[in-house]
Amino acid sequence: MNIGQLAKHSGVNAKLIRHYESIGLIPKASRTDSGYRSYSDNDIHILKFVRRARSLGFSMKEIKKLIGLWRNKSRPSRDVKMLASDHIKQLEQKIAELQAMVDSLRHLSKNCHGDHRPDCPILNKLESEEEL
Amino acid sequence: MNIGQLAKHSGVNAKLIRHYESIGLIPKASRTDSGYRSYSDNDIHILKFVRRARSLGFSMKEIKKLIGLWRNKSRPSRDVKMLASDHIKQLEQKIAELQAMVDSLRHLSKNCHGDHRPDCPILNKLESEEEL
DNA sequence: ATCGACCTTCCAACCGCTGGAAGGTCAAGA
DNA sequence: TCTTGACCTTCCAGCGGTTGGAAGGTCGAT
Repeated sequence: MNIGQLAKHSGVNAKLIRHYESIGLIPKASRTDSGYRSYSDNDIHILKFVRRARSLGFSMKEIKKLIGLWRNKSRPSRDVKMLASDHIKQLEQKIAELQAMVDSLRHLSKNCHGDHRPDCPILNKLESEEEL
Repeated sequence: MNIGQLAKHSGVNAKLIRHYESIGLIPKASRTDSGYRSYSDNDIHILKFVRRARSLGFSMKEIKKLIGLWRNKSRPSRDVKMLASDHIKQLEQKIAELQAMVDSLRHLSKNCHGDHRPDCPILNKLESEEEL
């Protein structure tokens, strides 16, 4: 299977597959005589795994670890669970930061008339000496 | 005032101030005979504005617009409010994405024993043919 | 004169892609 | 057989928003 076929079947862009190979996320593909990358059905499996892990927000570094755990059939499930719960913490941290921004902005926005008049508490606050 | 002083007073790194200048976010500083950048108190004001806007998650592009609105004393507050509410929408969109990841992961994690045994629903799910 | 703290520019890396350019390969149709 | 067009290859650059370092100039105090 060529890289285009793999892309279709895995749902991962051909360009991205090459990129994943270049950063060592997936093993180097074997080549045909003319230099084309050659893949098997198992590679579809691996790329789908990567795609799902990405869609859960795991970083490349974390996915490398996940693939390692996946390949090691005798890993303790504890290792996977800890990786996952670390990741959940990171996500929740990020959510909290974004939520704080939303809350501040909503507060500022609420008091802004939003009409033709120039007075605007949002800019006033950004301009003020107080911290947010 | 040199760039280091400005950095101290504004809370924005000297390196970052140069960067902001290079991308046109802030105006080019005047120079001393020896080529050092020279600033006034007003520049502290501008950089604090930028810092506060960044802390609310506005992008560089949005901040450029905000500075434009800020400088134009007769802008309608509507323009500012719309920029802010667009931004709030983007933030909430992002929060929803992250929250969906957390929810999925919590669900998977809940069923994972997290002990010495290798069986792990998290990896099973990433490996499976179903979508998340 | 020398030292250290400042300043300058330029170049590179982080992350996770995405795009383009320039060129080689392959299979199908005229 | 020749040409077309769809594929493949590598390399290089850019997005956003910093951060770091190297190599060199300048300033003020000792």
